[in-house]
Amino acid sequence: MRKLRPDKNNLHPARMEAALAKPDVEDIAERITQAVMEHRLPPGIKLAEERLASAFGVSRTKIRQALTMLSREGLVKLYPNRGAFVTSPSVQEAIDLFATRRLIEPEIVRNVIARAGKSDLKRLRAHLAAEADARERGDRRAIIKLSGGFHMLLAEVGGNSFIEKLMAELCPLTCLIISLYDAPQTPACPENEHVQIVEA
Amino acid sequence: MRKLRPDKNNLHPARMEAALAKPDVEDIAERITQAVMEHRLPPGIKLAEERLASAFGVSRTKIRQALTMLSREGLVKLYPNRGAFVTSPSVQEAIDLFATRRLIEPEIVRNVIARAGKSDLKRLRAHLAAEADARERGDRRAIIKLSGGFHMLLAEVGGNSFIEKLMAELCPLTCLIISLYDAPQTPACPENEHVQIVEA
DNA sequence: TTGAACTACTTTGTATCCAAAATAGCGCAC
DNA sequence: GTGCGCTATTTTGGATACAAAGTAGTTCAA
Repeated sequence: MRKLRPDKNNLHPARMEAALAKPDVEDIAERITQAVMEHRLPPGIKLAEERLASAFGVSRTKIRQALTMLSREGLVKLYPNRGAFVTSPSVQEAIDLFATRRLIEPEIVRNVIARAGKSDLKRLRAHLAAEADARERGDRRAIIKLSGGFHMLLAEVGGNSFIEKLMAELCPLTCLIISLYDAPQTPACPENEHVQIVEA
Repeated sequence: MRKLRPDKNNLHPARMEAALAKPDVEDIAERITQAVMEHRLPPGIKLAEERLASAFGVSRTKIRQALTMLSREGLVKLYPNRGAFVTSPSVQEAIDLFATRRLIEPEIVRNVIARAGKSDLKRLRAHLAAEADARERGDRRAIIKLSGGFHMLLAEVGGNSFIEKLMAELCPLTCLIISLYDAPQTPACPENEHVQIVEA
């Protein structure tokens, strides 16, 4: 099987800079998503193309592609001739989102219990350790990132690619909803560790 | 509230032609999706940009946007420097897809039962009538379109926008899987009518 | 002071252009 | 005849340029 795209994940650090100099469309979408999850881009903010283009050091062409992708995911909304804005979920959307998560997360956990091998459990535990550590240090940004990451990791171990993809869309939106309707810091789910003890 | 985008759905027929002359990106993505669902674009086929551009009468720019959208939805796969291809789902993906549908469709039905009003039921029944009619006439293309459309309609009436969006992605993929692994004409779900009798 | 209208500027939408990669076609050796 | 390697052509990737739409800023009138 041919290697279809160069893998940027395991590059020598010295090469990293060059890789970051030419981020591809997915990288850009990913970084915007991260920024939203870390509340650096609040709901409703405008994402001007030129601004992003110079920020990422690319032309508007790639930015537009990234925004098109993100709009299809629902993280940004495109208004013709007016530009792209970070989605500002309505109350109804918040309700729908949590209903959807209530539907799929138990399924994920069921799948994890059924499928998880030793290495999976190891990864989960490692993640929880990192999360506890971040909580200890009070590193707010790391906490947010790791908390979302835990759900994503569960979805990955669950093994259903569609559910995983859905979770990848719902997680950032959850962050937006929290910042909109639930300003005080919510300790999303501290008791998930139990789940693992169950399976272990 | 300002009107943000011209609504092409209720145009005078005489204007329709002009509207079709300049299809926007969503239209293009929609039409490609339809073509996949009607098995006019088989799994694995290459979607050359220039070819689509001349077919739709637009430049490659819009086609590329449409393709990036569809790739994010999972209906097409993009291989760098090689182009876009209609997704050819693996066996694992087929399994995942049906597992996901088994998870969300009962939820949809529950929501429909809980929420459906009179006008919703009317629409559902009208749809079933159209479907029965197409089956009567043996209009294969109409059957496929209406069959998928019924599930979409259910999802819409169900009222959860995320589940609706997910169904909009899973439906075309289901068509691909059927054409790949299940060649003989499968009468997907003839007994759904019962569902409605239940609620009525 | 407020509001409407006009103008200047900014930003988006789309096509076109050029470079880089991949594919196909051909010739040559074995 | 088959397979390898080279060149020519096609196709994609990405930036640029220009037109169209929107936004803001200013002036003038009520």
